[in-house]
This record gives sequence, structure tokens and C-alpha cells, in this order.
Amino acid sequence: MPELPEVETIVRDLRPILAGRRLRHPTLHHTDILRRVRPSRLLRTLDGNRIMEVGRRAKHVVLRLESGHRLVIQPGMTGTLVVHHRRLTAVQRRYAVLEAGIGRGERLVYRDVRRLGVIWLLDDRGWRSYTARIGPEPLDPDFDASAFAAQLRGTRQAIKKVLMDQRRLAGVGNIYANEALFRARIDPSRRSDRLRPQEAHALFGSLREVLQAAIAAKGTTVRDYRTGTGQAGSFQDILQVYGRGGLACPRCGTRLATTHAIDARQTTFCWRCQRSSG
DNA sequence: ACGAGGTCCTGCGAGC
DNA sequence: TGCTCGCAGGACCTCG
Repeated sequence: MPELPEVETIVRDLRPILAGRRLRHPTLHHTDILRRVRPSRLLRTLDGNRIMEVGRRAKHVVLRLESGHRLVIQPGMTGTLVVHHRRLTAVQRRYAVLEAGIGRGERLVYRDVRRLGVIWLLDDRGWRSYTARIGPEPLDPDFDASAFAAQLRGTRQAIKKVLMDQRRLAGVGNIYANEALFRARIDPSRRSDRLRPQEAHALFGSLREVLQAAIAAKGTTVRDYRTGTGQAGSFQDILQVYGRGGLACPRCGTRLATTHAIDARQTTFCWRCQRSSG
């Protein structure tokens, strides 16, 4: 489930390979992941187009093309973007959604088992409105603890839901919301606007720490996620709460609790360490 | 503004 | 053994 660290890993792996390459003979195996663009126009625009820049915004891979378009790929739950050095096997092709030659016998392949991912082709204006709808990047040096705290003050929703709200904060999903809240010792169900300034500050620090650590570990592979070179990430070995419900809290030994009360998503936390105090 | 719930999609594992 | 069903949860939607 690619969140910010996973997409950042993909982008860092792919950038040196893709920058400057020309896309050739793109093929689309499923059209249900396209938004606001017809398959024929997508393929026509991609064919022969050069990749100028490989970037990330929130949980999305952004390929800036010579034509001025941006190919934006949201991997959703199970999407992966990988460069293959040889022809795809039948198994690899099975979930391929979009593939294109990039020269030197290599192919860029977007595969997505559940196809909850989305592909956009945006011109400049489309890109501006697209990125304007997404919140600040948590690792942006210009985004600081006080700006983060200001975001949290604006809503009464549960803090965990706020962390995952892409309009308020870019790139954080279920795994890293759980981990950051644990590290900051904050109850995930706490009202966002009731966090004390020092709690918001601590949460900001924890969030940045866990995102940086996950990038260093090349992301978390639970099932489908792969790096840009097709490897599994390793942060799953470092997770402290996500997926560890019923096991001992790594800090105090209490059994970790799992609930689905917040946004119907799996929330795992420690009753003792993340005690509610407001 | 907010919570609840539905929608998309497929693989997987539990339970019968 | 083989079936059904619930779950995984990102992003978006509607409804009250």
C-alpha cells in the first residue's frame, strides 16, 4: 500500500533510469484506471514523448513529459511501477495495466492487482488545480511544526483521520499514521483540535522521523509493494504497531489493541502508552 | 462540518 | 476438498 515513503522510493529508483528516456509503443491493458482521458489520446500523447523529470507529489508518481504534460500515477493499494530489463513473463503481464518501451531493451511497467490506482494525463493547468487540492508535504523544509499544528486545529475529527486526509497533509496513509501516533504517544481517536501545542509538536517530529526512517528502509512491503527495481522494502521489520494487534507493545509490553472505529480502517495502538488525556 | 456508509477492485485466508 | 465470505484500505461519493 504505497504511501509517501514507498512512492518516494520508487521515484528515487526510477529517476536515474527514466530521466531523458523516450516512451515507445505504450500499451494499455485496462482502461478503468484512467481519469478524464481517453485511452487513444493517452497512448498518442505518450508515444515518442520524452520523460524530462521524475517526481513525487503526496502518494503519486509524477512524470513530467517533454510535451508539457504530466503523467500522474496514483498506485492506490496495490500499484507498482517497475522497469523490466527483459520481456515480461506471463505472470508479470497478468496484472500489467500500462507498459511502454524506454529504449535499451527496457520496459516501464505499471502493474496493479486490484486496479484501485488511477492514471491522469494533465496539462499545465490541470496539474496546477490537481496539486492545489493536495495538502502540504510533511517533509518539505518550509512546512514546520506550527503550520502542522495550525492544520490540526482546523477540525474536530479524530487525529488519525486528519493525518490521512490528503487535503490537509500529503502522503500519509494508514501504516504511517498508526506508527507516528504510537511514537508520539497520542491516542488515535483524540480530537484533532484538542491536541495541546506540545503534542502537535511531538506528533510532527514523530511523523517526520517515521517517514524518513521508512524511506531509508525503502518502504514497507506487506504484500504487493515493490521498489522501483522490483525489490521488497524492509520497514515492515521495523513497524512498532501496524499489523501487530494482540502482540506486546514494544515500549511497555501491554497487548496492542486493534479497532476499526476510526474511518473503518485498522487502527492499532497501546492503551497504556497512548492514553487519552483530552 | 462531520460521521456513517457505499463504491471500485482482486487475492487471500478463515470457517463451514 | 471446495465453497462463501469478510477483509485489506486509498480516494471518492452520497446522505442525514
